[in-house]
Amino acid sequence: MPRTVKEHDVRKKEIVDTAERLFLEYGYEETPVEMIIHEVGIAKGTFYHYFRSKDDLLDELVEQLIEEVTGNIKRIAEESEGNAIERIFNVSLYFRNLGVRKQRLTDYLHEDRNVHLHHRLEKKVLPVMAGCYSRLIETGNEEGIFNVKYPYETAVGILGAANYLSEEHHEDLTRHVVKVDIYLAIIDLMERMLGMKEGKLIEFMKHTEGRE
Amino acid sequence: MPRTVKEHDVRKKEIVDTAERLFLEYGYEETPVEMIIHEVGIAKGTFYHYFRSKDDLLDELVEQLIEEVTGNIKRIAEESEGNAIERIFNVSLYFRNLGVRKQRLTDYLHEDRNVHLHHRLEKKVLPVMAGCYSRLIETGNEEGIFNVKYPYETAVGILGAANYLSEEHHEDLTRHVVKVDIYLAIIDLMERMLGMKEGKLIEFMKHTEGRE
Amino acid sequence: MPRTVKEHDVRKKEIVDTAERLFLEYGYEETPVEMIIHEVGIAKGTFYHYFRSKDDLLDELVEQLIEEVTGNIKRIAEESEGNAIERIFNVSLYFRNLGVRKQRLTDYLHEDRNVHLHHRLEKKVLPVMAGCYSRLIETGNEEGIFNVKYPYETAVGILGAANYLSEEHHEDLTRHVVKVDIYLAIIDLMERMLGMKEGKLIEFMKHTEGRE
Amino acid sequence: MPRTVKEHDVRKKEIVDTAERLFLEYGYEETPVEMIIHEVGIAKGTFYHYFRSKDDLLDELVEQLIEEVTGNIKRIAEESEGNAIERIFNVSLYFRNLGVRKQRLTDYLHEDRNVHLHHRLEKKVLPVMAGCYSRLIETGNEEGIFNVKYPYETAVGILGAANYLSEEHHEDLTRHVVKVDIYLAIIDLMERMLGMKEGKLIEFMKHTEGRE
DNA sequence: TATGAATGAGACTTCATTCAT
DNA sequence: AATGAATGAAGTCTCATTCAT
Repeated sequence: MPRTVKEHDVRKKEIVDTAERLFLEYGYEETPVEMIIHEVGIAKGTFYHYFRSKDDLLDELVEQLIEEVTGNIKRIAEESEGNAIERIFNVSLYFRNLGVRKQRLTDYLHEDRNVHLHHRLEKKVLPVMAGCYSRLIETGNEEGIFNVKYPYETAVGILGAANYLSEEHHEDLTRHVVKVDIYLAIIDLMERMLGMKEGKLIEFMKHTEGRE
Repeated sequence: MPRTVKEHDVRKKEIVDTAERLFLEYGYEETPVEMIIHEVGIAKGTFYHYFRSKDDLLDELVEQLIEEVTGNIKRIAEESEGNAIERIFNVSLYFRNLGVRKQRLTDYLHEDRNVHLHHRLEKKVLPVMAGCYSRLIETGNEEGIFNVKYPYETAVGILGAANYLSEEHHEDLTRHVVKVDIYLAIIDLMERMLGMKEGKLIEFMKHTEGRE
Repeated sequence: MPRTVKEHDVRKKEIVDTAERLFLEYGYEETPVEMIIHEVGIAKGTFYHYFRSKDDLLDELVEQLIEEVTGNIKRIAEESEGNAIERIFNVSLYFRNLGVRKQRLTDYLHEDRNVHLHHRLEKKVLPVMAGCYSRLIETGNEEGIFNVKYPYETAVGILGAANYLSEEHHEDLTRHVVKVDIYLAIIDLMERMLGMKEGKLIEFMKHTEGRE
Repeated sequence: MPRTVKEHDVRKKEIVDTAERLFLEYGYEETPVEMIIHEVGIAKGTFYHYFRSKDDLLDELVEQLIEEVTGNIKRIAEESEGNAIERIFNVSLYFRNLGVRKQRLTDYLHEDRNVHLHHRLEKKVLPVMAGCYSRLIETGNEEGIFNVKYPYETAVGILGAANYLSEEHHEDLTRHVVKVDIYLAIIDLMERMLGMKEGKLIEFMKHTEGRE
């Protein structure tokens, strides 16, 4: 009954943050609005003052994650040192290590209960990632290290190949089967798609391996 | 109130088929069990005789689709004539043209409301497709037309690249933006991933273009 | 957003009047505060400057109606010409013809949605009416036209009998059933309660009939 | 989460009974549906399976009370021994002593928070009571103890007079003011309305006084 | 097997009221 | 005084699932 009044954005962020935590812990469908508001300490009506629906909250959450992530991606792509290879590597590295609650975001998203989040996030992040990769590929073309005909499409292709391989990877882990080191495979495929000389990328990777 | 008794499998198929139609039209979440049973003309309880849950029905539906699809895929991969390229092409073609209710299944699956179906289907079909592609790649390697280091991973990579590009394509279509012909891009990328000589695949495709 | 400042009582009356109109049209419960303020053209907060609660507004409204009505009742009871019968008749007449929005207030109050208003109004008006009647009855006793043992109680009894008969009347009208002319019945009962000679009151009424 | 299945009418009565208890304790408006279901031990959805709305529940409750009460009233009116006076007396007595939770129902209903219940109950019980009284009055007319011109209207009038006097009485009690013994007044008024000889009814009452 | 009313979970809506500006 | 976004209370609806018959 005691009323706590907070600034719009503060309270909103509070709700979104709590939802993020709970969605990742229990999954979107398995997290009742009831649970969120209880955790935040607000009433039903308050929730629906800020969000049209539970689904709308997911949108906002995705939006917030996107904002946070895409900003970094772009910055890394544009500001990090080195040639195109190095920059793509840095972006990938950032993305792969992106974590929530001590676990990699990408691992989280591959869990079945997070389809909703995964799907929406992917839909929004993909164009940004693809844009970055595309520009870097063009740079690489100019630098003479890459030889790519369709930069944007190749960017999308690389992301698709890498993601599917990661997903397969997750499946394998779930089934406790591990085949080839998928990172080697991804590198091999990138090399091919980027039109690099064979072994060039692997060589580069070995240099930076320690940094991870 | 009149009670219709049917053979178990007949009735089950009837439910699954109706569900398929409704899920694709309205989406999984937006199709109440109520709607399905009303359409089929059975009672609530009857539904739960056949399926443990609505989710279970989705599983069965996916299973049924899988059975139908993977059988064909394997057959096409193994029995169709020609070299590895031709066979991969045939499999892809079959998959791409797979339709429901006068529309391509793949188009359907990319609609937002079908995340559930998409996710589960992909998870099950991918290994089968990848297996086929993988074997064909090995054949191609042996035939000397391909030069692939990690056949299975490359198979997954090709599927990922192709799917992401299709999805991007769908998004573009939704936004009424059309860029490069993605089919050309996909072919270019496959050529590279399969380690073929540049232009070799495109050349081949042109020959068979009319058949589609 | 433009801010209109008005004198306290003017604004207050404006709100009460609007509320009266809306309460009678939609009923107390079915009239959101939102509706009232929208109609008046003020903000939520402003409403709560003038009234502690929606319920408080109802009180004020009742108070205002009471003030308006009881003043007239007392005046008619005390100042109107003629003997006790005539005066009671005049008071009743005034009350019965009291109208809101072209309809009799008493008719309005008998509608289901106006329980709140009815109840509170009755509770406040009854003592005033009973007081008037009671004094008039005593006068009549002195004048020798009435012969009443418990003036105040008889006053209340007359009001009760008359009201219940009117309510029954309303119900009958709703069900499109009309039985005996209730006015004749009310007059008969008053005659008895007031200890008049049979037919005396009816006779009197006939004289003044035209005035109504 | 454990499910308790009960027969429709059993469960329904359970809800209505609980509601009756709570409504009378806290008042209709001050009893949330939440409270009712918590007390009964059922879920929201279950409640709305049985009742279209909280208001609908009130209707059912009234219906149930009516059924219970009107049956008795009619029986007493028709089966109890003695002449018309005695019977009317018995009905009144039954009604006046009708209790809920150790308190007289009529006292309960006069509490402000029970307007809803009061209003609806009165609306439904009145016709029944009036019907009984009306028939008894006709009997009394025939027996020569009464001399009533409009039996039904007089019945309604008696009920109105008696109720208003009781209400006034309640108000007085609340304000700790006690005036004339209202029972004497009511008897006096009934005597007059029923066209009895003065003092006849009081005399009769004195005989039966002890029985109460 | 078939039925559908009964049940529980939870999304969503409406609305009175408060409070920082 | 005036404003209206913010808040909490509570009503209602939709839907998956269970169970007695």
